[in-house]
Amino acid sequence: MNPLIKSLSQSCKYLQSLTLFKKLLPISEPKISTFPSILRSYSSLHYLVYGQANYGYLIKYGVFGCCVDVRKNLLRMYVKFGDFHSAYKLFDEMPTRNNENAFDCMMHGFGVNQTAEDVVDAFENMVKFCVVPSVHSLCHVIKACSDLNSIKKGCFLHDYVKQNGFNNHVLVMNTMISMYSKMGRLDLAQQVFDDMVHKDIVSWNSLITGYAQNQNWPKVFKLFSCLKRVENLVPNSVTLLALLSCVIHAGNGMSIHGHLIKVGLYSDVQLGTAVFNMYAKCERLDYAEIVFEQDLISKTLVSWNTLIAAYKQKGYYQEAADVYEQMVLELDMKPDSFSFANALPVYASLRDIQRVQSIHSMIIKNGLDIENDVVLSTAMLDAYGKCSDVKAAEILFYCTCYPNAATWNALIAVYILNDQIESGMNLFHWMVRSKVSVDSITIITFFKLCGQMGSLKHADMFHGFCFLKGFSSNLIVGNALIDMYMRCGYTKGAEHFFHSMSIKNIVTWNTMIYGYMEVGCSSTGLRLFQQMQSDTSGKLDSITIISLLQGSLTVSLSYLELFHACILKYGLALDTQVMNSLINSFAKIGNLEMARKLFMQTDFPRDQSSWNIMIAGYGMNGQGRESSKLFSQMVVNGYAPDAITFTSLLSSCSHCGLIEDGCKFFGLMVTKFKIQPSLEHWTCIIDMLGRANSLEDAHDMIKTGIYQNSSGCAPLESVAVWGALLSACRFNMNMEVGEAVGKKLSNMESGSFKYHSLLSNLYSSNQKWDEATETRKAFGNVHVNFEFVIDFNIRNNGLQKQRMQRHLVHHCLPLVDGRPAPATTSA
DNA sequence: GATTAATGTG
Repeated sequence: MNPLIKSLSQSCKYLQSLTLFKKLLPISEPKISTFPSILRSYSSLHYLVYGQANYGYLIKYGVFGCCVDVRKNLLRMYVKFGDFHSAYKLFDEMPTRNNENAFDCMMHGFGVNQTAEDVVDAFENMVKFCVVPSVHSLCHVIKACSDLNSIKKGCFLHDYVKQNGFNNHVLVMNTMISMYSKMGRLDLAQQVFDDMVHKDIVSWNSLITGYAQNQNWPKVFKLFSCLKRVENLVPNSVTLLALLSCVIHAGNGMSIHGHLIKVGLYSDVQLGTAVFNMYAKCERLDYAEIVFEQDLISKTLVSWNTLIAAYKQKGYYQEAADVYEQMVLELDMKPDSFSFANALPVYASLRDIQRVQSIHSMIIKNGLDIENDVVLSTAMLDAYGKCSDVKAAEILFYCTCYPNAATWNALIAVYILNDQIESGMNLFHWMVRSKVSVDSITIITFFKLCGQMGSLKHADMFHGFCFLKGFSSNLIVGNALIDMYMRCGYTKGAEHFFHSMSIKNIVTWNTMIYGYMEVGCSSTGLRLFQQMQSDTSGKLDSITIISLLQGSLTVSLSYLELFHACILKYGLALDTQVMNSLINSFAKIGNLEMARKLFMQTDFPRDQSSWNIMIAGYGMNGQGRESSKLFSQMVVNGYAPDAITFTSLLSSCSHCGLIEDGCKFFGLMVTKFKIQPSLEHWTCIIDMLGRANSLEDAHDMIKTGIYQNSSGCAPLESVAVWGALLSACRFNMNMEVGEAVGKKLSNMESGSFKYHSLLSNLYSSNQKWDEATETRKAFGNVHVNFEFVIDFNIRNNGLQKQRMQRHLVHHCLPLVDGRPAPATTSA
């Protein structure tokens, strides 16, 4: 039984080991060697009373003098419970304590699982006992104090050190410098350093590292040059490590790299990792890779973690994921919280929920305390949120013991991403009420929230708040502000802020251009693009081009040719997203020949969207048969069609009147490819049936859809679906059904603007002028192109919802002083 | 005495 008790305790099954022990007691006397395990179990389960009972046993068996392990475990237990009297009593009874004084013994009594708080508490108790610690123990306490980040306790320790004559001990004072540095109190650290009579290299390193960690780089270099002049002291690996962390330009880093090789320090793994990290941070991933693969002969966990972080930061998510998997599987390295916090955003960006879940279970298996590790829980929360598991993200938020601004920001962002605007707003208000310190990222996140809502009232209010808090000079905040105003349709506000910005980057310009294109001001967008070219001496990137192409509905062929030339000039022809946009644009303006030519180019890295875009392109140009052919070709080429493929196909069939093909594809989608029909699919099929003069079938389809969807998530009882039916009524001039559907729509949602316009047109087509005027009047001033744009958007996948909202804001609300008037005047 | 981590703009 004895070995079993021992092994149960070793595998952390404390309760089982104690139960077994209690069973053993009446039967036979326990072996002495079992006691350490028993004590460990008691201690872990906080059973002090039982522990004391065993203390009696220990005396009975006279094992104190001969079993060091038993004594240590018992002492550890007492210290853990803060029972210093018992601890001292036990200490007094110890026959062999020659080399250890009481304090050290108590300090050693702490097992690895003790917290910094326990150490400092124990120290304070020791002081009450007037026991003088050894230098070694004192340093142990100072370190614990810096972990606690309590300046009050730190100063208390400092006073103690001074009063008890430790201020001439280099070791103690060095630890003191390090403690103050970690607390960010470089003033106090510098004071300790200045007061020291004898300094060694560690004293210098502690201060230099402190300044480096607090990013006071001029001070680091100044101290370094002073150090070089001190006799008998030579900078060592720690000094150079601090120096490397300050390097911003690869050129400077390279000279340190060279120096390390010269003095023979380069074989140090930590330094090697730091050199590699330096190159990665200085935008020289190519050098970093060489250092990692060729120079770092023995790679540590930190080296691997750093490589993952480097790839992640540069947006090479697949590479980062590959490295992570290589690290976990091939090298049998045990990933730590850093590895997980690095890997999680990678899988979040790849939207790989299975990996995210498996990391979560690994975190639990490895016994990492996620609830107390804010960074880890925030990363976990964000990853679940990005993979659309909002519930899991919420649970993580509520389980985090000390959420910080990042945790709050992350959950608000999750709500935004998953279209839960109201929850985002509520959480933001709660955050402010909870007095969590708001940072620049909170502001950016909130701007995004306002942009999604299109609420100028909130936007304006928060602009003021942001200004007051002093965040408005932050470039990223400014960019987010422009984007928000653009999304609220307030182009004047965006322009005003744009011109007031002293520093702009490519994102600033892109945001303005994108904004103009989105609200349909393509000529202003194009003008700004020309200005951008002259102001930034020809800077542009893939997003610039994609933004410009967004508005290609009203952009002429000559502009598309210009953009194509830009793409070739800036080497963007191999960028799949850029090329997809260009193909889409050529298709939209009816130049199928060019679209096809680009699509067929041999070196073009086609992806799933490329096929989808081309299928839709044929459809919108009336070549439904070609769409079907391309679909078969796509399958032959090994692509599994997705939901968007079928949206493209169905809208193509609808547009070309290929009702049988449409029904065939709809069936294929559900049965063969197991794709649950989305709102878009239903809208397409209803539109298709309606246009083919089967209004009854279309109506039935809506009912079928509602029935089939009753357990699903998409609300089919939606304006889009009824809108499709209304659109079909207009197409068929069916006044009777159209009027009924129009009435239904008018009771449904405040945002159903476009359908009132359809109804109005239906009245006009049937020469019912009075009704037409009434309908139009009731819903405001509809822009001439508006209906056309919306109609177009319905039959083109993807962007509809947001774009429609923006068009609503921009074109349909009457303007007062250049801003949209409150919604009440139009509804 | 020391290297690595989370949230955010187009």
